[in-house]
Amino acid sequence: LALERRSTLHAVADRAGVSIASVSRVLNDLPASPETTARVRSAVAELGYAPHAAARALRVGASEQIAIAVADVGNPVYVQMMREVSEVLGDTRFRLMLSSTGNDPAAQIDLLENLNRGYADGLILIPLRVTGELTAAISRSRLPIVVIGSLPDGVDVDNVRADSATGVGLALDHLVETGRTRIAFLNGPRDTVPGAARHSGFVAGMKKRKLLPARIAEAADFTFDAGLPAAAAVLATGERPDAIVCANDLLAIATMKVLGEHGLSIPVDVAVVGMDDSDMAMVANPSLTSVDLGARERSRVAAELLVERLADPSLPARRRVVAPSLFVRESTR
Amino acid sequence: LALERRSTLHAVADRAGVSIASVSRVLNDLPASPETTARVRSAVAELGYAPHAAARALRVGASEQIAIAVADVGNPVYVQMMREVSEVLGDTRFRLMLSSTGNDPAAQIDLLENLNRGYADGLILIPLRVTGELTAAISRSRLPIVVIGSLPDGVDVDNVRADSATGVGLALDHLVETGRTRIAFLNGPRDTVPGAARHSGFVAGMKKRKLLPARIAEAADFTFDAGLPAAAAVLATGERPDAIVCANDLLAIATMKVLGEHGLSIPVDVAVVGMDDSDMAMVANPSLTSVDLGARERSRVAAELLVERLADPSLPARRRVVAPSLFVRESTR
DNA sequence: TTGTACGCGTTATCAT
DNA sequence: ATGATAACGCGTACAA
Repeated sequence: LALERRSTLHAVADRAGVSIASVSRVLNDLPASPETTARVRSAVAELGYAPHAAARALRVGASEQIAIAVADVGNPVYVQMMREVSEVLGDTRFRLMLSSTGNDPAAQIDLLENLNRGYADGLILIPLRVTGELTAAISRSRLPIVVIGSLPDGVDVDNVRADSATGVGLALDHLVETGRTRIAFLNGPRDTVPGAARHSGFVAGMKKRKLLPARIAEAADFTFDAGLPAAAAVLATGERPDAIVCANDLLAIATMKVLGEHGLSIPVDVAVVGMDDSDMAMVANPSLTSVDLGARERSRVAAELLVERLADPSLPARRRVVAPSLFVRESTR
Repeated sequence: LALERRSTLHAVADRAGVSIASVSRVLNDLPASPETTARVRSAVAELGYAPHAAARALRVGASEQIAIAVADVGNPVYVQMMREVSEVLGDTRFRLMLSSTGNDPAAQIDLLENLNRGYADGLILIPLRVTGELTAAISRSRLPIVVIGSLPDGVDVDNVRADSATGVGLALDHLVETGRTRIAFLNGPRDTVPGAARHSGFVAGMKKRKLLPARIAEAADFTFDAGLPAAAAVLATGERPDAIVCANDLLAIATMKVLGEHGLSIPVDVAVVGMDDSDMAMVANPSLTSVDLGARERSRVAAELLVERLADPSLPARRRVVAPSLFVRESTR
């Protein structure tokens, strides 16, 4: 437990018999004679010196940290996204800071205000609900933000979004091709970003294919627990659907559970499609056909956009749309 | 996109007509007259001032950040743990930095060296494999570390561990009570911290209960994909077990999948028990009986230990053992 | 090529 | 109670 102090530029300079400026230059790959370079390098190695992050941040005006704000650290799709971002940043000088804001929009705004403190150079924001106050806070922000998820027009910020309509369309085409006609939709809350997009995607997709929705239900949340009663509601009344499209994988797995309790077989009696293609889809039994709305790619692109902007702040605001794809598994075969 | 600069103490001081020292005092709740306090507070509000994190960190010698290093951001049990830590830290002045080190022990050591840079005040480390080099790096570290998971004796560091033996015992007692006698064990790699602990827990537990293990198999990894062939191996030869204890939930779910493919019914033909009690256990179909080895509590305790130590570095190294519990669900009923 | 010296924005010490 | 000022450790403009 020896509390030896960190070594500083001065210590290295003394040891190498040069000035701190020379040490700094060597470390930052600025011109220096081979002689000094060598002396400095060995002094650095002997002392185990590493520049102090705060001092460096203060001097260069950048923290070399990127913050990511997600609604729920527990949701598998956010987990995928964090993993992806963390991988992209691994190749850069940036470190990743995690801010779990919960569902609370106030907490997200709070976070935005706090970024003024300079502990991050940029933010990847994945809001569940987009309020006027949030977009206002985004516009007001001094530092670069990339928002993952749809935004109202006119918010001048880098943005990466999914194409839910096309994604739902992939699911519908697949279901129709495999002979399903009475297709129900189990959504999450419609006042959320994904809830709104997936709802309108479903409605438009059904209309385009001249199908009549068997039923549309809305779970209170994008969770397994909330999915159970909502799935039961889908089955409670009217003609039984022969397929149920669910707004995420957790809802789909809840649906499969409820179908099982009703003695219905998947996919023979009812086909089930999830969205997000999270780990749960592969792991489910039967394995779950799922629309991959590009969560991994969206987060990867978001991280790249942010790193680019930090290198060149003059870039105009960009918008990227990531194409969906469908992974067909046992639940619809 | 107005690039207005951050406001500083000086700006606030000018606006309030006082010195920067007074502003600092007001902000840090040091004695100041009501008059100055008021002037400063309103200036702060008008300018939207917030102290610069790096400057503060440089001056006070602390970053107010805590790093967490996990082997795989994707594993649901680590996700649980991050969520828990992030919640504990939410009530403190500390922010959370995420370092996904992968399985690579070298990367973890790298991380430890890099903490010298002062971008974190403490570390929560959850190593999958503990090598001599890792424990050496831990002992060498200048800043406080809390390790989650078992460690060799003599590493003088705060440590929170599970009680795998007791946990496995809970599962065995439950299986025996419900009439199972031919109990197999599907482990992950035995050269990992959890793999070693769970193996010896199983062997000791079986012996104590005078049971003969039906079979012990070892998956190449704690993942669903690695679980599939390993579960098949358990069923391939010898008398069929009537219960399979799995070293985590992902392996258990893989086992259930394979059992289904063999036309075996759960729990009638074979009972299945998982470990970690992750979200997947509730969500599985049939829902999975799982040994909760206290992942949530371990991470909560770890975060609290670290915060305590940062408040009082003179504390002796502490060791906490978190008690397991069993959640009985459909897979063994 | 190298060294000296300043400033980044805070907090804390010391006078007043 | 308040203000001037010194440090924290680094990067760099400037001088040599």
